[in-house]
Amino acid sequence: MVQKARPKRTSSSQRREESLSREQIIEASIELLDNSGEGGLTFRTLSERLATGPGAIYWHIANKSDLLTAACDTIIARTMTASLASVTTGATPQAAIRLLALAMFDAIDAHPWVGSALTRSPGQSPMLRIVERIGQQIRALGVPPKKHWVTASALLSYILGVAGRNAANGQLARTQGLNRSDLLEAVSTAWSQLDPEEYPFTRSLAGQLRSHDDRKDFLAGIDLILRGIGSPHRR
Amino acid sequence: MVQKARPKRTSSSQRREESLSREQIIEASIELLDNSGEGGLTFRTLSERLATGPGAIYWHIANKSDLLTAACDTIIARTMTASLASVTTGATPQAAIRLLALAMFDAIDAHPWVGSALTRSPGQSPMLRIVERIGQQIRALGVPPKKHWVTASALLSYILGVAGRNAANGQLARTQGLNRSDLLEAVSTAWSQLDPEEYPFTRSLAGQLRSHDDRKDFLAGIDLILRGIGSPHRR
DNA sequence: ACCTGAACACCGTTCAAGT
DNA sequence: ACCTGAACACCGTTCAAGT
Repeated sequence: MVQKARPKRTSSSQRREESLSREQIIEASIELLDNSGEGGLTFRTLSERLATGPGAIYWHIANKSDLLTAACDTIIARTMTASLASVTTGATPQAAIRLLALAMFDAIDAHPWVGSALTRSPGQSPMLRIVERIGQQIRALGVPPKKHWVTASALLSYILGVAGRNAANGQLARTQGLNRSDLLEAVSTAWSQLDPEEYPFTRSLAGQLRSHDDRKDFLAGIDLILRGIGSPHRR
Repeated sequence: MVQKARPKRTSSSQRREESLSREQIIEASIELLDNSGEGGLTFRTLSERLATGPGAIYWHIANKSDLLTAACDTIIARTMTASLASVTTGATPQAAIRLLALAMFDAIDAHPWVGSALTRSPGQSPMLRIVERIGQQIRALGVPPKKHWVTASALLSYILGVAGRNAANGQLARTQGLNRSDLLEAVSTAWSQLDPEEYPFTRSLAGQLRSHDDRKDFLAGIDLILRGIGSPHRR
């Protein structure tokens, strides 16, 4: 159980001098989400943290879904600008895409809730930021304009898929009180004990699962897609 | 608002003759999820549908997450056997993977909640079924054993990514009371009105977004990955 | 062994009333 | 204009009591 640290006001029961801001609310939400997962963000815990009532929050944000997208957008915006800075001039589009993808991976690794938040707000600002950045590199790759959307969409889906899986793994580990390698170990032994008749392949994968590196595998997938983009289409 | 059809017992307030079964519960859950989305599955609505009390359900299933995974597993199991039957003998592994992927796409299209349920139960039975089937084809493709996991993982992530996105789109459309093409139209016009300085690429994509075909694009992504698998690795 | 349904401890959200 | 906090309509889950 987590101790609830009641926020202490410096003085008495005065009214707050500076009014609550949307940014303040979002920042507090991110903190809550990072520290205690998706279940940790509640209008009650949040308002407690902000030393106000639940109703006050509704003056600044529409509802919980809005709050989640806003928090997600803040993280994505930061990630995009950071990854923009990391691309040196003269880098190939492939390299830029790899860096962008890695930045996304690391961001979601640090804030697992972003994974599911992204999926739950299609066509919203966070997604737009990512599409735009991916798209610019796809154009730079020389993909014919007619294929821009399909290509961007494929990369996006893959990234979101990994994001979602990572978020789920993280939450599973948290639920069971395990760290990443303990969880991997547990799943791996479970796989190695599967029925050889029914799950021959999955069984044989247990070893690779145990020792794999999520980040490396993620990048390998990106490379697979990049190679696919570069290869001639034969039917 | 949906009319709640109170289930009518044939006679009086007798005790139910045949006891509730796990399968019955799961089947009713699937129906509820299909008809009214993820929010439609509630222990109260479910027990009403089954003409029993909320507590009764807990005798057969552990909790809501268990129920959701079980419902998801039922759909995936059916999808896997159906797709197995659709692969003609002598088909290439590529063709088999395409068929498998399409079967998954259609299943998730018909049951959007499966998209998020899949993501939320990592390492569980539904995922295992998919991994196994993908894996067997990857082996047939002649991918070197050391790369089995990375390759299967990439395909899986992509499929789950699309699944999640589709589920989200479906739910968004449902929330706003729009059909698919109206939603597409709305998002597309929103994109075409984006700031050209900030979102040049996304803006240019509006047209393609409006007329695109989710299923085709999904398959194009699969083909991209398949081509990547078949291409030599150059660094 | 299985079911009943009230009760518990939560949620997100609203809204009259305050300043 | 912004905040307060009680109240509403829900949840998932538990559990004594029944059959």
